Amino acid sequence: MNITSKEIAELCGVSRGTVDRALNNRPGINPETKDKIMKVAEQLGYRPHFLAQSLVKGKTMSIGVVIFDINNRLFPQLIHAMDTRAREHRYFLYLALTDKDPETERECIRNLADRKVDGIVLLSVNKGKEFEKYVGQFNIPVVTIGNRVGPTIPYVWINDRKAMQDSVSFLVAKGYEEIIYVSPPIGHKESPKTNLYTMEQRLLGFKESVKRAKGVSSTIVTSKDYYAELEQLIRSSRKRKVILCTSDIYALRIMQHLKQAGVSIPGDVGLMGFDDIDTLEFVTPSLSTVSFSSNEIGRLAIDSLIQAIAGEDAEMNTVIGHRVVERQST
Amino acid sequence: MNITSKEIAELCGVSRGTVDRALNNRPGINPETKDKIMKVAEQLGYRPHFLAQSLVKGKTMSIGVVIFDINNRLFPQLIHAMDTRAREHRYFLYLALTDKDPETERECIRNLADRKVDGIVLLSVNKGKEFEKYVGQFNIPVVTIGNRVGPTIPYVWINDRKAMQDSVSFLVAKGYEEIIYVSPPIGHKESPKTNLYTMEQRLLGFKESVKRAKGVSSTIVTSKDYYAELEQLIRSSRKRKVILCTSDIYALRIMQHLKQAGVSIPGDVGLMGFDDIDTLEFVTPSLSTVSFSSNEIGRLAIDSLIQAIAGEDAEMNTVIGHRVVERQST
DNA sequence: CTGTTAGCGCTTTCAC
DNA sequence: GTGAAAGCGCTAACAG
Repeated sequence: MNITSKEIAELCGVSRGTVDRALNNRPGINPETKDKIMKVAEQLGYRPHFLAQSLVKGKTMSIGVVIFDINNRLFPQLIHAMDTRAREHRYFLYLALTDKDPETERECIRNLADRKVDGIVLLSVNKGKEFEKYVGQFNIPVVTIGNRVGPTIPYVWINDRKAMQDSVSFLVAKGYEEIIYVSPPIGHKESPKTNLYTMEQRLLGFKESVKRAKGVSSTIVTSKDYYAELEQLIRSSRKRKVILCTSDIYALRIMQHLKQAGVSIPGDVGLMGFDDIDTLEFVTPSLSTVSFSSNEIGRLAIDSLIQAIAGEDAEMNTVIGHRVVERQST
Repeated sequence: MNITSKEIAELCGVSRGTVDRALNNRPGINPETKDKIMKVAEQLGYRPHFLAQSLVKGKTMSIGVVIFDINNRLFPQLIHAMDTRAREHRYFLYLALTDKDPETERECIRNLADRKVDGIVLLSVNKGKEFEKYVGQFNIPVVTIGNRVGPTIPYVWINDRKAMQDSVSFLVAKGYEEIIYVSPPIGHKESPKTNLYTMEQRLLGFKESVKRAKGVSSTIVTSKDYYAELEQLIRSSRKRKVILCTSDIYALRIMQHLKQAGVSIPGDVGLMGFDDIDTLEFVTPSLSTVSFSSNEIGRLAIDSLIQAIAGEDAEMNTVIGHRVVERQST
């Protein structure tokens, strides 16, 4: 249906080799011949057949993006950043959303490998040595974001642990005496095999800094049904209290709940989130949180991946900055 | 690097034709031969080379998704729905975000055509006969969502016009006497060539129903800087007023603004949005709006497209339901 | 400078 | 039932 290099060759009375030399301006061709070929190609609207090209070159100029969490508000920005960056390098993105299902995730990775993507950006629910090996078997460069998978796979993200430490420092400096840390279970199908790297790092950071902080007590709430527990905690003592959440989403839910219960924020209790999702623009009181650039993460992930694809060894650990943002809720 | 059907053939002492018959269970092969081939293939972890397959079959099992608006909150759900549905049919999605740039959009469509995607889902900023022709030239099935491009291209969406009429009816029934319709310009690079189909439809619906409604006055605000205009309008008369927005985002911005200005909602003025984005979960007072399922749109868009790919002629006009949702803000 | 040949990995047609 | 050969559209290596 479409015009081929063979047809151009025939029309110009030359061989396909020559046509190829013209089209891909390779050396060793008479300028006049080249001119003529180019003109004919132009006129006929010739476009090289991408698949044929990929097949012979062993490069598809495609990158697979495998992400488990669509609800995460980082998602749009992240995708946007990656897409833009990738296209700047003439790559296209294959998208695969795994809905937090480990099996789907593996399947997607395999399918992308079948499609010979040049590289994969992975935000995974799977973890462990065995999975690391699984990912490795395809001999395709992979870059992870969010959840680390293993030491052999490049990783781009913030330092969650440090970020949570900074949050605690901030709250302590504000004079809070008790910190209620809210970190509910996340996935639909939680299991010991679920990759919760970022959440673990944040928790780690919290525990460390709370231990160091003199005179600050803390409680960790992990139940799925955290409202009830919170209400009790809030009334339990006279200390100045703050609720610190591992994610803005929880903070917002809690905010709604407390408002309805007539609890004043930050008067009766402080509230702080994490991620600085753009929804925050619309809530009152405005929410203190930890901010970082998903744009930057997306861009750097693609950059690292392209580097790896080029055969250069990529940075194993790219850490981008974060900052505690003080707003009305604390 | 990877095992090929040729190698399997050699190992089994048969021809590639026979291997092919076994692998794709085509008829005309001795069960025993087949068994043996399958076992060897299994053992060696044989996976067919997708590109080679695509090249010869002329099908890539890929769908391009070209979307201009990443900020639109429908985006994640829409993408998610399409991705899921596509993968159910063994298709993968190529994603291309165009940032509302008409040139980028065209470029992306062309590139996807080069990559021989089997079909394209399009939410476009371009419009007009010429663009319709541009899209048509590639001989690739296309399904549009949101903005209609032309009568020759299938379209999946809600009936915006009717939805806006329903909104007005709802507000009139609630006793509002003046409706302030807020429909600011949208794109970065607005131009007469920008496709604003949905917005036009909504406006059309508004005008029609306001004309029909006796004793209801209306104002249409389209300036970029709508706050100032609104404040004046709100104080202008004694009538019961409501602000009707073409999108939840505007409604939320206005809500923030009015709150700060000490205007009570719905006491001093009613407020209504459109789209029912999930951010609404977190705002007080809760926002009345028009709701519809982006999931359904995504799923149906993919279904239509796959139908078109299969050569059946797809439904030109798939309309999904909407409903007015009454909440606290009116 | 240009043509020829071989090959990427798979499918398909036609003999045997 | 099975094998041989041709072809998808392109690139690359080697002659001439």
